[in-house]
Amino acid sequence: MSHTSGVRQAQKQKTRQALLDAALVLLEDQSLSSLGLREVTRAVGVAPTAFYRHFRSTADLGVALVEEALGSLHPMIRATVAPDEDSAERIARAVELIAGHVAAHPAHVRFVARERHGGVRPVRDAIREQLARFAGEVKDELAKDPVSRGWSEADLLMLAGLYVDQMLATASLFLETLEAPGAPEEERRRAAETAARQMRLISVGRRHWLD
Amino acid sequence: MSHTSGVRQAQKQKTRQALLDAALVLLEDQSLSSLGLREVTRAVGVAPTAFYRHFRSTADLGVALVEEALGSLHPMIRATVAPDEDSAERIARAVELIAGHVAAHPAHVRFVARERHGGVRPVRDAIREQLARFAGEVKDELAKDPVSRGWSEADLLMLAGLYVDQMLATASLFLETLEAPGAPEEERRRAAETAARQMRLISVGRRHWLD
DNA sequence: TGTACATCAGTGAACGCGCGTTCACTGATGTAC
DNA sequence: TGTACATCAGTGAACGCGCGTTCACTGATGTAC
Repeated sequence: MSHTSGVRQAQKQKTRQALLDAALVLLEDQSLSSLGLREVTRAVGVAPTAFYRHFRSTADLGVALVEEALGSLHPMIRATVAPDEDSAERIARAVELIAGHVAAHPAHVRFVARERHGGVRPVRDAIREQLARFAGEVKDELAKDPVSRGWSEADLLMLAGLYVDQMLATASLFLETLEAPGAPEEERRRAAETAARQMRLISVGRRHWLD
Repeated sequence: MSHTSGVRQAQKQKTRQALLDAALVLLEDQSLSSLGLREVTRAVGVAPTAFYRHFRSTADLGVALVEEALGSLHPMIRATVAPDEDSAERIARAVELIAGHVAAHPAHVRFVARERHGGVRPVRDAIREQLARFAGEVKDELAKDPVSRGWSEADLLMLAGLYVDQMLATASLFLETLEAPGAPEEERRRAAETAARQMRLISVGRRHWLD
């Protein structure tokens, strides 16, 4: 049996994480399909061949990045759409949560937005799978809400998909404000305002869906 | 003065178009940031150096592809959101129009979806500019509709942005059905159904926005 | 605790290959008279 | 219409460079007794 916490394992894990971190930085101004294995190892300071001890290819590394970027986000998503006394409050909270996440992890958000429709199939598939899980979880939360009384499964899933897309679009909008010219705080405020209005409109549509 | 219709100009135009067409094919399974100039010229059957007679770089070619993919779409967008007696009919028409466009120009749609958040700045900017124009035009059409009486400019633009994003998301959904496993016709039907429901929900939100 | 052997993360040299870009060129097309 | 010259889209050789992958290796860590 192999220990999972020996010095050797720890060091290996550290190098692996360094490769992921370096890749994420390099991916800020290029797509995964043009990321070179040698670029990544050079940035970390290890030999090119060390890469193969951790990943089969850059596509494989990309799949690991998807897990890193989205894997731990499920609790946050659930909280974002959980039923609330006050709908306006929930929307404000959701927008703030997204803004905070983008500010804290811009490179992860950019990676997901970029590779969702990117040129590397396994990575696209991994992102699609995670987003489908999000949609399923959002659907569960929506179903708990009294507002959803009488909704069909198909309608719940349709709305869940709309919410997930909208959250990603909002995250992507915040991302753009980070690299926009001019006053960033003003840009950010306007993005938050637009995002909140859009969610409000979807919310209104939801309340009157069965009219 | 230089003729614009001489044999020489016509031949040059033909080569340029061949480069654009070949690039679009190559971009079906990679991103622009990894597209090589030599790949493109090889596919066309001209010398690598011929590329420079038409484009400064592959990024430059990408900007030309954006114009080709979106430049002629403005009339279609306007028609899609133009006021209609029957809202259900307008939605069905819009979904069919999008489905038809994706079926007719899948590579162009994929290119835009992919490079909208891709690794090449000038191309991202060109796409953002085109989408902003779409949003402005959609806003104009929405403003004509009696349903929009009493709406602020900001709200109209917010809704226009939501529509543009939704159209792109729908196009992207149809695109996925083209490469999905299993019965493609069934997939397509379900995508159309989901897209129509989502547009319907936005439509409901719109009608009750000022309640 | 000490010893002998096994494991395996990271190394470094070597490979063949395709890349973007430069340069002087060619020869068909265009223009002036 | 014919001739002499200019233009310029496409050529082909050459360049230096970084790429992904292979291979046998080293030496620190882990394991058995």
